[in-house]
Amino acid sequence: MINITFPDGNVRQYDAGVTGMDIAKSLSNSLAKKVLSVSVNDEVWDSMRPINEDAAIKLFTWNDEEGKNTFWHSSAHLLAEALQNLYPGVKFTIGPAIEQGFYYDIDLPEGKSISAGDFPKIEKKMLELAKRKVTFDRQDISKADALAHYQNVGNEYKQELIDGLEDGDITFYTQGDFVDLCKGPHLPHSALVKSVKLTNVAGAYWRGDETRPQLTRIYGISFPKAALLEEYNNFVKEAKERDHRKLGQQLELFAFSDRVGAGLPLWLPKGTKLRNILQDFLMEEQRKQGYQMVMTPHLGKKELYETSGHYAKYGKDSFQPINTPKEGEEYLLKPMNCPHHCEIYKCFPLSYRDLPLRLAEFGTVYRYEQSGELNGLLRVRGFTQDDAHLFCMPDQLKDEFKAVIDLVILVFTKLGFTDFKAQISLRDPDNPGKYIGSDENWEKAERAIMEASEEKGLPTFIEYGEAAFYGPKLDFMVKDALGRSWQLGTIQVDYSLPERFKLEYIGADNQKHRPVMIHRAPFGSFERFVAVLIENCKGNFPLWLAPEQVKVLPISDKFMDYANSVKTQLETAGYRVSVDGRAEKIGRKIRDASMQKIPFQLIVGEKEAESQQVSIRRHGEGDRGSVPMSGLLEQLEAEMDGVVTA
RNA sequence: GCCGGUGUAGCUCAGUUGGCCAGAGCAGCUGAUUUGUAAUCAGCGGGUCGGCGGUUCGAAUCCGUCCACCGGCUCCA
Repeated sequence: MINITFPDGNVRQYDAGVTGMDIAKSLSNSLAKKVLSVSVNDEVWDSMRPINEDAAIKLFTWNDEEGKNTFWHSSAHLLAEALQNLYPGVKFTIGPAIEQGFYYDIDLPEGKSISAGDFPKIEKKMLELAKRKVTFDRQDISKADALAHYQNVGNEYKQELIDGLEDGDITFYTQGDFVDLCKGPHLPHSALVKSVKLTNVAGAYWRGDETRPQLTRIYGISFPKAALLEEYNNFVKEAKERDHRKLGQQLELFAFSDRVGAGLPLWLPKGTKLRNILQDFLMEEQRKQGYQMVMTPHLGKKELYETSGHYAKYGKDSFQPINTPKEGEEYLLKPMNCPHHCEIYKCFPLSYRDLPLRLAEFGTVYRYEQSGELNGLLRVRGFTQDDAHLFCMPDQLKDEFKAVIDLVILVFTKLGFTDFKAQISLRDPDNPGKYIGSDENWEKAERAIMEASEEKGLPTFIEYGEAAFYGPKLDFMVKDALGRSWQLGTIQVDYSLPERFKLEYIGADNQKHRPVMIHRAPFGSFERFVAVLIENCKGNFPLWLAPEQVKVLPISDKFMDYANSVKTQLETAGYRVSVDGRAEKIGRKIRDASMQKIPFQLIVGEKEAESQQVSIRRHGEGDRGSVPMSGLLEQLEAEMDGVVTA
């Protein structure tokens, strides 16, 4: 007999060799039907795998992340089996579960390709295979046998994977006729997979390395109930409606032009309004915290970037130098504002009494992004950062850093980004050549970030290899409508640039010292921030941000005078307001204002004009009834502090 | 940059296997309508079918190439 400990601390005895599924059945049959996998001492296992020793177990269903992972991983195997059927000669590589579904990377036989048009037949085959209700059988296999198997079938990818595994730690899984190198775990049987949708097909390099073969990656998602697929389809539809590219066009916020160039956004009047309001908001917060605004040009001499290290690092992959026609000097579009700000620092004879020096600029930078990378406002080639550089003494670093964390969180909270993730971006330990600066300085910088975050009680996670080339970062990540994570706010500690630019201040000891630098941008860039903001609020901006806050809709042109007087009163009170004076019916005016997502629509006709009232229609809510101007101003006032909601 | 897909009027989209002057709705313009909580009616204008080259008696449709966009990969100062 062995002791099985449950999550609630209860212990029960079972025969050795009992499976997770047996245990589930002993608790309840209805539970057993839902179990997808189990964890045994915190390791996720097949529910059909025998447990031979005392263990703590948890049962996972569709409601657990582990359960979903198991479900999707098994679905990936069904996808592979279907492809093996339909595309003889296909080579399999890896097929993991991901956040939303799964994928399988395959190498198709010469001359074959798969496109979305092939999905229906693959999906059909997968469901057919699932219905057989076969089990996923686990089998230990020696390294030699595993290699022999894949030499036999001629799959060099699996051989390479096996090369990296320990003998005695290798397992195959078999379902039906399909055998795959896999550490599991898998579902109790295939028929749990009730609906399948392949979502897209893409190229993916083997092992993520662009010098290696490009494989075909097929993405999919699957569900234990058909109704859940419906839900997923609705989510996808909803995401399309939130897409900032669609809303940006519909609400006339920004545009792109082939003639201007890819990745170079044009901000239309309404988008510019929105952006300027965001800028004013941040400028005011920064003023309160002792920042000073500066301005610098959009380009600088090549030597500037040689000093900063940018040129050596990115010069050849960037927009190429611009030459002066007579002197032949080389200038580069600026990829970052920091070199310019370092030069501003040097304009002053600074003492320790002057620090921290906080220089802020809404600086437009230009970076060459590969054509395939461009994406609406999320990834562009010219963008404006809400940049600032804080120059401080080493012992001021942590307090400054913490104040910036507060500022970023203030901004995010105000704009409704509540489910951001704070990522500590460190060096790639396998690729030290990517970075500048001494190990000692990197360690100091990394420690400063971790300590400041911890003292702020900020929950963080670490990503290696995501640091900037000159220093580690604390990045604030927010998801777009499709669930993709984007870096918005960022705070970076930098010991290198002050050294490279030989920045100094006079200390209390009358000696020269080197300052430390913090790079920070709470929004990151206006472009990306606005993109994510649009998707988060679906274009329904809070009143203080709405490019057009109020639209007055007269019932007919008899009431134009009154409508205009309402407009004037609101303008005097500082609101952005216009009148729809077209010879259209009121229903039409409401519709058009609603399509433009105007927060306050004021209907004025005979009744309102006589009683000096307005009939309020709040977008997203409906008719609020008639109130006098004072009542309207109260309602507007009450919403001006509101945060973004969707 | 790589893989796959897409590109027809300002917007959303039709255009069967290549074949009459390339269509619709919305938007726009003109006129009529003076309107009460999500589309008033009528008339009119608008497109080198993404660009260039080719195949063909004939190309929006087939082929090549370039550009842009979409989804990924790689990259990301």
